[in-house]
Amino acid sequence: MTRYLITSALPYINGMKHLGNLVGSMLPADVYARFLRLEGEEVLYICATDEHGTPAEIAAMEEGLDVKTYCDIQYQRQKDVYMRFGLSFDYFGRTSSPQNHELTQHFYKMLNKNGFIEERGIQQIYSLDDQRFLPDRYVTGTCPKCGYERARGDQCENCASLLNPSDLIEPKSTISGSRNLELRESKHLFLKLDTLSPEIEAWVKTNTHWPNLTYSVAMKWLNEGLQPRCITRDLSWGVPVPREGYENKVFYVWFDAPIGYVGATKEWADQDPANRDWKAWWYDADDVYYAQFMAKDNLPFHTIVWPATILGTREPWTMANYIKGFNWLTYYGGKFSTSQGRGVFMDDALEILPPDYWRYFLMSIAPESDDSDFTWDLFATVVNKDLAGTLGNFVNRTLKLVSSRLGNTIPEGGEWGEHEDKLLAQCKESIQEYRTALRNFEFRKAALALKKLWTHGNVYIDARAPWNLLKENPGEGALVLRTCINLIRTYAIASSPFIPFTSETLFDALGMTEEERKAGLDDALNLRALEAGRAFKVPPILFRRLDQDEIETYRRRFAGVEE
RNA sequence: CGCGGGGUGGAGCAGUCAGGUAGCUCGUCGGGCUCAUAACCCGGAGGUCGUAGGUUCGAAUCCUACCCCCGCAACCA
Repeated sequence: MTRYLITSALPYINGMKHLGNLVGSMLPADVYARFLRLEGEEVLYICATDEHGTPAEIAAMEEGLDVKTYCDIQYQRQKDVYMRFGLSFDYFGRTSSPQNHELTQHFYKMLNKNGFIEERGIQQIYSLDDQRFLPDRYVTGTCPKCGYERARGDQCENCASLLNPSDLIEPKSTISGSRNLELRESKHLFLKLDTLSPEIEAWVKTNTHWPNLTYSVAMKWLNEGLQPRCITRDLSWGVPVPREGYENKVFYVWFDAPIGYVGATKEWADQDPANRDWKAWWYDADDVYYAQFMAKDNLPFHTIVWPATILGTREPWTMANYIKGFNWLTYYGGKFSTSQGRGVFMDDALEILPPDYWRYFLMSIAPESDDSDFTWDLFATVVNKDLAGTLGNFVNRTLKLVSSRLGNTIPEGGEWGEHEDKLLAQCKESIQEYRTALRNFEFRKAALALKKLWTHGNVYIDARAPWNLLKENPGEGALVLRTCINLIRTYAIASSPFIPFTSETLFDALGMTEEERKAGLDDALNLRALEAGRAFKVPPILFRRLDQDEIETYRRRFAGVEE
């Protein structure tokens, strides 16, 4: 039977991630993983922090910590917020782990052995005062073309010219402000993407079923012609390069980051070696279907560079069967920005409202075909309408009605009839839509199908008006209410990939056992699963409404400051 | 002629691959219900599908040209 391996793009270690980072990789991967588990599939969902590189070193320095300590702290902080969002990783690892170091060196050795590595000299800016090489973007100066004073070494933001750091007039380090810079030449290793290009192209072309965005990005790179790509850096924080003359260098972060998917799986296995086999997922694993989730910036690495790395080893490592790429989530038309405090970050979000509000909202506007825009008005509309109005209200009106008229027990009486047949048929159709959408990685459609499923309850209860039936025909009223309570169970099961915490609340309210909670989507359609006589509780309001004043407060709070 | 994504009723989207006189959500207007979080349900109005040509019995869907918005351009998550 097919096993499902799922990975989401590795969040960089430095700093709290925002809602855009969440919706573009980890959240949809989580929904997908939870959905497949609900379908009874065997799933392994792996993620990790991407820890190497200059930004981490600099951030650590600014906080007066050594890099390792800095990363330890950031790792815990990130992991904590992901857990609170309900991201159900089977393992959340780190690219700085010994497992990843070992694997990265292995990949390099195989590539080298097979002739896909070449040595070249490159020139880099060295800052004497910082005592380090500076990546291009850490050098600023005056643009030679437009005179803009804060142009970066890779590009001028003002006139969009592409630059080299040596083009800048009066260049300085953004780290220390030092102008004491010089160009130094040193030897580095390059991965020969050009040689591997035909193989990569052949592989990409077997994947025409990928989303339009993913396939387009891959073909764009291939058509423009691949160049050898540098895989080493003059840094100390990273994976050491096992080669003579490279004692003071490490692999460049993008090289060891995707290997981190494998490394993290090995971390997972090493915690319980008797029962977990990392290699069964990654090596010679024909029965594994591997799905990757990421935002569009990562597509070139996952469609070109990482596959090239694998192909070059001549070993049977698991390659992606499906690559789901997302566009950007914008914030009022612009970018989320840490430095300007613009937009909502994951820790802020949880401070304001529980995770399910965000999970459902973000998936319902997932930037699948184009960039999506976050606005508080839209957020409030979706929360008030779908979560509070449709789902929350149905649960509340049903359970309160039964509780106040008949007590906290599922009522007995009445005969299943044509109304119930119709309701069941509608639910079946919506669940089928939901299932098909998720199997096809169409998250917006899935969210819409889920919402449709929630609507059937309100249509049914309105059509049947049990508040009247209880007076005119108590047995019939009991049937309707019993069916509505069962529908709540249906909702709890089916909605769990999107709103797992709410599902648990509903399971609790219905007094369901651990075993009963494991029901799958087909079983969820049994509207007679919970029988008369069972006790239930009326849970507190599931989702609260957001009013205009509150929205306005948030809008101001997260608007950011102009620099 | 740099590359890619997108242009469908007021807003956000589906439909475009396998052509057959346009669908969903929100908003809006009207009605219903009164169990429920001023929630819920039903109905109406509203679109020459970016522009101009072409193919076809017939095009949002195929072809050609052009316009507009967004992103990227290889040391940015």
